[in-house]
Amino acid sequence: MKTSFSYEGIKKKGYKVTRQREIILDILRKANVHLSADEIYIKAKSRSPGIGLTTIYRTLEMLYNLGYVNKYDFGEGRARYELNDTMVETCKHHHHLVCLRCNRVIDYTDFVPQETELITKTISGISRKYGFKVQTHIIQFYGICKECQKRKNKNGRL
Amino acid sequence: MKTSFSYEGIKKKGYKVTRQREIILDILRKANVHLSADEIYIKAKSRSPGIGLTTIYRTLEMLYNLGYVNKYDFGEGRARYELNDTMVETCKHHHHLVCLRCNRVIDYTDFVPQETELITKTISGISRKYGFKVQTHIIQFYGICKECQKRKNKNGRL
DNA sequence: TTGAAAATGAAAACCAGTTTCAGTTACGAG
DNA sequence: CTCGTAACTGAAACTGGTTTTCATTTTCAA
Repeated sequence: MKTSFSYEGIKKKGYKVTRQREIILDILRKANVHLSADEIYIKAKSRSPGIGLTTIYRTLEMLYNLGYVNKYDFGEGRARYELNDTMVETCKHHHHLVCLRCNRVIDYTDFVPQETELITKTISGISRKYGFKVQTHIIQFYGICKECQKRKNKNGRL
Repeated sequence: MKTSFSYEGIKKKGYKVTRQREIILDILRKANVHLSADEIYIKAKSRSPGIGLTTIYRTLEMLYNLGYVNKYDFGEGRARYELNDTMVETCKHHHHLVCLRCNRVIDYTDFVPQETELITKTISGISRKYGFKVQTHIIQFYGICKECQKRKNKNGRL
């Protein structure tokens, strides 16, 4: 099953499986939104009050380096994380629409069939031309969401 | 010419054209790499020693809000900026290859002809489905660059 | 069981970016 | 041209996310 798989992966790399890491991984597994380190901290704290924020950061970094979590910057001044699709089957590959005004993030999953093909082609082109070994990619669209378009902002700028 | 165009755009929005803003805009115009606020500060300081870091941040934010500069996060914990292609004709639309090991950023400009078409199609789909008005987009590929692939890292991790 | 390597938590440090505020500047109205 | 005011500026203090340090605890292979 998936659970033991991830732990095995962690062990195999020489990392130890600790109670804290199990909790953090479980929180990520159950989350269906992008969590910040602090949000994970709050959730983890309710299960294991002694846990430290430092551990959250260290674990997230480890998981990121292992390729088990994706790390995003949506322009809020802090990172957000989610389990990679290789870890959770419910988490389908997706991209993001980021609202420049309210910072809301919409997951975008409606790919035209061409996309996968084009990305695959691009990745192999990148490998050939630059010798660059692509692990992941992100595509983010920045703009103004539906709600913010209605709302006029006061100073007329932006 | 381009120069007066940008200044006019700034004036038109109710912002003032100051010596500091001219310097910062000029630095961005001459840069052919993505600069951090601090790097811009150093360069600006050599031309106008009195300039403050605060002003750099404020100007970059203004230019970003006006859509004159692009703001990127390459996972270093600080933002990097570059003039938008609408401002400088030499700065062609491009994407990035970010090396997860050495943080090097390679500009990627070799688009397959399909790409523009696909992106356009996707943007109109996003607009239709989510009512989201796309202003810009970024596509970034993360992986290991040629040089880092040769270099084996000590602990065998990563 | 055990010992060494790895992981932990608390506190302090770090650092990019923001806010505050008093003084300065741009620039359009007159 | 000059004047008034809204916009801008720089210094310093502050904020808040993330990292480092270090003494203690835990994991797990031998």
